[in-house]
Amino acid sequence: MAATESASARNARHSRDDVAETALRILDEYGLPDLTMRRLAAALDVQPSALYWHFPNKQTLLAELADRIVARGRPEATDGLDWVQRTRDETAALRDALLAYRDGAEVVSSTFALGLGASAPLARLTAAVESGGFDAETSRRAATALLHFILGHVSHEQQRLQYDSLGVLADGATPDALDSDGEQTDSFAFGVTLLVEGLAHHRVTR
Amino acid sequence: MAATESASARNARHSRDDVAETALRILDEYGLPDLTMRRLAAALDVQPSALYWHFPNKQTLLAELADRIVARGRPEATDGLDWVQRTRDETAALRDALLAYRDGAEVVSSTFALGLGASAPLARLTAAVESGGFDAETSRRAATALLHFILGHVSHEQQRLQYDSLGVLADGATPDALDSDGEQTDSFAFGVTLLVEGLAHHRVTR
DNA sequence: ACCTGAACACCGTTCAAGT
DNA sequence: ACCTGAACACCGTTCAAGT
Repeated sequence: MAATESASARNARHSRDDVAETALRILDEYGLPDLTMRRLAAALDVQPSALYWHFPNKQTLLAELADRIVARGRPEATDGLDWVQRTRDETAALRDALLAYRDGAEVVSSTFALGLGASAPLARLTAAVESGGFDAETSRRAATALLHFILGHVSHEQQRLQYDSLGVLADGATPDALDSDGEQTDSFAFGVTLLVEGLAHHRVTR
Repeated sequence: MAATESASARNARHSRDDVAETALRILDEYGLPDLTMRRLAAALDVQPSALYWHFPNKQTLLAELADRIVARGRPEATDGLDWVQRTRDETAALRDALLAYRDGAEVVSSTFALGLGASAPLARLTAAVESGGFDAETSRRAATALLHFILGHVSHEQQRLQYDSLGVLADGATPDALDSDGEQTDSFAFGVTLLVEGLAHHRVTR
């Protein structure tokens, strides 16, 4: 609870890295709506204006956070695997990375939509698909489809986590009793399967 | 340019419908970031507090806008078509509906994530898939995957439109020269194809 | 190299009171 | 039934100046 202040330096002079790490902590503890420049400044014992020496604006800060969130989304081993397994591993690793920070998917998808940060996951997914022998254009499109599905699914998932914990879930948000954590994972895997099998079939019929 | 004021009533007394329609006009003309409660009130020649008689908060207003945007997303004829064509038609109609309003995809996806509005497109997509003989759970999951892809793709597309018109496109946002309008449509169709073919193949192997 | 102080131009929301 | 007036508690960003 008091971690936000106690873990940060008491008397100014911060690096760009300090600022980003503190922002990530606020994001994870309080969520994206509470990650304001003023609140971040307070956590660093600094005036809001000081942040603008490190980052030109909030959007750039968020892009940096997106890059950091996504940086840990790498599968353990990729060599020796066929393209299907490689692609599955990449999607699972990315999902885990997004889930590791509160509102992680929203941060990444908002900066991805602007073409700012988070280009790493698209590159990794594209490479995984391309390893199956698909041409560059097809691979990029398939990777984009995978990425949109992942971001949409995990955003949805994290919003529900938040609203569940607040006890303010809207009517019909959880239509049946099957929506446990396991069901979420299966639902995620199912979407990935559709895209991957669609891609495999796409090659066969062409 | 002067349309925002001239088209709205000059002397107060508005209905909930007036408020929503004026909000849609501001959204379409100036975009989501400029759709503020204060600005909406000004366009209606009313104090900001007056809006809270019609809607309990901004989130509810946005959910109403999402429902209206999505309401026009219905294909011309659905009967006599096989499930593949029906599903394709639904996705195309939804895409068109989202593109009809500036930032339409963002409005819909933000309220969809909260489980608030925009349940109609999920229902329509689920029905289209279900017409192929898939069980309810499979259909709902496939429809969710389609919806995530559509919302992600169109959000991306609309952000680019906005940044293009501002001339502030980030480096690498348009990797090659192929990103014309036609390429966007093809890229959209490709993603839908992957999901639909994946679904068809999923039944065959089970 | 990094921060302060002070300001500018905004936000969403509440609530008593008016007609 | 629908709106005003006034306030509360905030925002992101700029910029001259300090050390």
